Amino acid sequence: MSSTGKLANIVERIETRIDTARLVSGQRLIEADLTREFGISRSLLREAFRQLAAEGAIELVPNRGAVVRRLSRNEALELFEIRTELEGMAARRAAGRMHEPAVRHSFETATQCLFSEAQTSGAQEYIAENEAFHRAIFIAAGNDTLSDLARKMRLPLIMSQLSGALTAGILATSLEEHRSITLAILSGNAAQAEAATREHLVRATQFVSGVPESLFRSCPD
Amino acid sequence: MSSTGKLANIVERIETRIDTARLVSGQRLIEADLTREFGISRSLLREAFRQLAAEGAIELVPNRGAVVRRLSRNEALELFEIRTELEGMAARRAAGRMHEPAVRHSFETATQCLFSEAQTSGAQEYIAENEAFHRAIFIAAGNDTLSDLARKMRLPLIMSQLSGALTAGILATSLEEHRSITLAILSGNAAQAEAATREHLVRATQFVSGVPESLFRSCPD
DNA sequence: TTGTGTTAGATTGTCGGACAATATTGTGGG
DNA sequence: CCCACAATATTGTCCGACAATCTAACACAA
Repeated sequence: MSSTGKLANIVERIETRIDTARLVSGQRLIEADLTREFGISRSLLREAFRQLAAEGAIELVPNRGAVVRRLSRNEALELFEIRTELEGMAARRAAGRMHEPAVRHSFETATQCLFSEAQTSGAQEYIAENEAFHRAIFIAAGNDTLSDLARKMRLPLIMSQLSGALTAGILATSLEEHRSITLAILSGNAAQAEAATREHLVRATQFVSGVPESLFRSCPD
Repeated sequence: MSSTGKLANIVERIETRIDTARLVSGQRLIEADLTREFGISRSLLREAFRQLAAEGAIELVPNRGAVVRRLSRNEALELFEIRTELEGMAARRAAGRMHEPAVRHSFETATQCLFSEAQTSGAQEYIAENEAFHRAIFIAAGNDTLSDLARKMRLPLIMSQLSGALTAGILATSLEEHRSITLAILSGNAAQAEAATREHLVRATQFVSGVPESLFRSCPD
């Protein structure tokens, strides 16, 4: 657990609501409501808002307060292009660390559900598993700063925003790619792991290109 | 100019002081001093602190307030490894955009001082020029999200923290590498631009490895 | 002298209320 | 139905308060 302070707690709670789509993209966060609900002061909530905004979870519009972040198509594409690099790097490094038992073990544990019988049912469940999978790669890469950076890219947020365009076929393809990546990493083949990961991300980028305009925010003000 | 609010202004002013080493790594920021100096309330200052912390400029230690961020060696190395990827990507993309007149022109303008007679004198001046150069690459890459990310890596901050280990030789080598990168980008040779940039970053990483322990923070708490 | 416990002061964490500025909503007239 | 305008809701910023915690000075014993 990071900071044990009250504020960190609030930040986490709001973050969780966003990542689990209990708060959806574009939704407005009214100070009065949240202070009442959490039983905290406006000062504290506003500090939490600042932090959440700097971390990319919400957006602060002058004189209009906080809204759950909603990406434009261009922002989403930029984000996925960056992820392609960072996650390629992470997969490469992760593969190179699979000979360390502790690293290997925790990666195996985190990915074993990919090979279980249980089918992923809904979009919401997929989003959570997807996030867990990608996080596992970053953790296995052993660069904490990188993990932090990846977290700030808000994968669950954007997937939730685009969830209306997720089809069963896409989920199946994604799952298959996750398996390939996992096998490449576990085999210790860094080049293959990086290549598979980049392919996966390129496909995700193409997916974003095809999502109907209505799911995005119009102007990136 | 981004947000026109009062808070954004305060954030910028503190940021500038850090980037120009008027506030140095590890230095403590006392709320009472800054509220008096800026003529603002504690609420506002504390919101600014939150944002600066989330952006990596300062660190908030529970019950001890804000200090200008001071990296451990490991954090610095992690940061440079990430930069190697992101800046390689940026250089590649920048090279691919040099045929667009506007992009080319602004990149040429930003880099022309690299080829002027004027020698960089002190470390402080080098740090500023170094930041400007690297930012120019990210801007030329045409991915705003990426530029933002790069900014949050706080190059001036870390260079300032390590400035005690900068020698004339290092500055000269760096300048030479900057020139090579610039030429590769201007030539539109993406592969070469990326390679040269990665080499430059790898050398920077090696530099970090050799810096005496005293310039780093001990435990990354 | 040096180490140590204590106490006073400095600083932060959080709260509550206040008020102007701005945004949103509701209402009546055209 | 659309527009102007008043009423309300919400945010931006300030102030002062208080307990919790940290820091520094100081006295005292070894």
